[in-house]
Amino acid sequence: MIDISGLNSQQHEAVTTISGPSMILAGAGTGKTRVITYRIGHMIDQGIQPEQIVAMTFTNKAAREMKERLISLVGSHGKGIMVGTFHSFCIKILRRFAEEADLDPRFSLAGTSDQLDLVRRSLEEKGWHGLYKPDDILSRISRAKNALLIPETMLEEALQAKFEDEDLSFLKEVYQLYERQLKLNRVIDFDDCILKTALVLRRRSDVLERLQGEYTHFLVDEFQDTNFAQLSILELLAGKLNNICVVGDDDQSIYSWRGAMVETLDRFENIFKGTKLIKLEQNYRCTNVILNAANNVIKNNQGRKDKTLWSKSQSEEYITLTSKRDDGEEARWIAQKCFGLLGQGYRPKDIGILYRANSQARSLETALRERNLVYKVYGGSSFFERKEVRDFLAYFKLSLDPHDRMSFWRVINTPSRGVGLKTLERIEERSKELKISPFEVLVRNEVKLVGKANDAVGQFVKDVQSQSKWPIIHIDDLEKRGGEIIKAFGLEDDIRQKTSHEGAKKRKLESLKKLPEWIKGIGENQVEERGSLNILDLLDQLTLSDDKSGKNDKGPENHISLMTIHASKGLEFPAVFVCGIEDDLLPHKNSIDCPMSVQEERRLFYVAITRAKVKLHLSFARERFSNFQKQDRKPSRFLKELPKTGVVTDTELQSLNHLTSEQDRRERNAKRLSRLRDSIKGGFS
DNA sequence: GCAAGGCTGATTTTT
DNA sequence: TCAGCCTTGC
Ligand SMILES: Nc1ncnc2c1ncn2[C@@H]1O[C@H](COP(=O)(O)OP(=O)(O)OP(=O)(O)O)[C@@H](O)[C@H]1O
Repeated sequence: MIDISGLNSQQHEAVTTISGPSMILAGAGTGKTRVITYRIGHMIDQGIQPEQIVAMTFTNKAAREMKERLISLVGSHGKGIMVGTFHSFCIKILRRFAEEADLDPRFSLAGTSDQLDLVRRSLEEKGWHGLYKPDDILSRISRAKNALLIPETMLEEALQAKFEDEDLSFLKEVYQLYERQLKLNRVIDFDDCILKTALVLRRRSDVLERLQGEYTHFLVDEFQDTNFAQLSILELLAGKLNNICVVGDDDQSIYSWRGAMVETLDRFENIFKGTKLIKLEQNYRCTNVILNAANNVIKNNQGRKDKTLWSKSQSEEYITLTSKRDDGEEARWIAQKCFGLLGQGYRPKDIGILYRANSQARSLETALRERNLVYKVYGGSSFFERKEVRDFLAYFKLSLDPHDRMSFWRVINTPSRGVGLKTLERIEERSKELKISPFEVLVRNEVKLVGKANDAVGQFVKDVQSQSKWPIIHIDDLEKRGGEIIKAFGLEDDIRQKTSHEGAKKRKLESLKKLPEWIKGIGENQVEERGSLNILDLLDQLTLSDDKSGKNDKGPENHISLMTIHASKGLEFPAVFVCGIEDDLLPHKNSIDCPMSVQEERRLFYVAITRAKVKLHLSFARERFSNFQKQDRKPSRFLKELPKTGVVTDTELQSLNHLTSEQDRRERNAKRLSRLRDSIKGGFS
């Protein structure tokens, strides 16, 4: 039996209400995630089988954390619970019911750069190439998919779905072309994981009924960030038994650009009749100083749901607000403070450094490295999206299945084999005519090549065939295949030849060399987790994974965490730095002119503040490198919304004058000095 | 018809 | 800084 005596009465009620629909609406740090975890534990105590339970989280990191907490709470049968993101849950369903979902069972998951390639190809088909920006098109298609719209019916359904676009009929056309490309290349994209699952559940009652029988209880964390397509899946799966519990906070809705809508919370109550609404009010995370600041900021938003939020935790610890000359200075200041915190007994993992945009990580990394501090950057440009890694993986996939078009087009002329645009067109034409894969076109010599190109392509075909001949059965085969690919296709020479910058060349060669071992490591993890090796799943995992580092380090992690505010949702740290709090960054320049978007940016600031348990350090720079130019920066408008008490302003900070009286400032400075002395004393003891 | 090298414009947030 | 795109030379 799990011990639920430590819960407060509202939490207790939420945990013990296990049948029927319930919605927990509560502010930051009130124990929403804790309620989910304990509720699952309680359900298992009540005899519900772990395999019947599905818990959705928003990020992979949150899923891992919840799984760990569950296992420590209920023991090893916690392993049977389906805890994951919507995407990972859905792709499992699609793999299992591929045929019912009208998918080739060997489909794979396209990463962001694959998606962009396919959009480019779609645009080229119509000669629209150059007229539109592929990433703009992609995000418009993505929004349509999140609203559960498909090209065939989107014009009629757009209005009802409250879907808006600057040019719907144009979007319909590119969306259709893009879908054709996906299908042709036998891939699905991120949004398809959700969309195709919703569609198969809608269209195939046999699939729906089977899943309804297997999964009887649903829990969703961060429900405010659920989009329409995801809500539909919940509606379908949980709609029969109505055992569903969602937790959320409208003030932490920060993913509207991914289709999350405020109305989702209200819609839930309409879909699941008789929803029990539970509110949690006590924050167990932050000191009252921090909570007061957070409340002061967020109260400037309009149309909020009514919530009370208080904390027992009294603190002498002030929030600090610091201004530095530029982003480098800001980063060095943060690194210095981190160093001091470690001296005071804080562990690296107690510290989180948060920012608006991934690009801000760079200067922070430099500064932390200078002080030899252990850190990890979460998110950011993915290791898998790097060219040399994508090339390698394409060869790898081609060796698993030579008819894989997506991979074929990617590598047929990498390294250069004398195959250019014209030859590619001829291959594609032939492939269409004969209804065979482009690789098969080459095998059958259906396209005449001459001289060097002929030799090189002949060798390519032979090499791919000889790799695809032997199956990958054991984990060691992964490494072996990887090594042989690099050798057979001359990937090292390709890098040596194409990279002019020496440093970059070295780095790329080194990461290439590590790839075979790396892919083996991922295979090992998979076998450890589920006892067997499945390569399709392994490739899915690679694309969905949030570990962009390309390292597979195991064991307890103890490092300073660097991440965007978006990625920090649901997490907490004893000490938090929020940096770059400037207009045009937070709120971001693309959002600053639209009041609704500014509100979302304010929620982002609110999320950032409420990640901190005890120490909160805010900072901004007066000058920053952006667009590869020095730019003058202004402190964020949100800083004026901080309370006058509890926030200490750095002496260097002149530009913000809401701290009025001179005496006030002297007092604060005295306090600050004494604390500084303490921290120095601590730092070197 | 192909490959190499210069030019330009882009960095919001994630699965 | 870097990658995609376009021009030029072979
Ligand atoms: N009843 C309780 N007693 C002691 N500590 C608690 C209690 N409830 C929650 N906490 C602690 O409060 C902190 C915040 O909890 P949790 O992360 O579940 O909040 P949350 O509502 O999910 O936050 P967020 O809105 O930021 O996602 C955690 O450290 C948790 O252990």
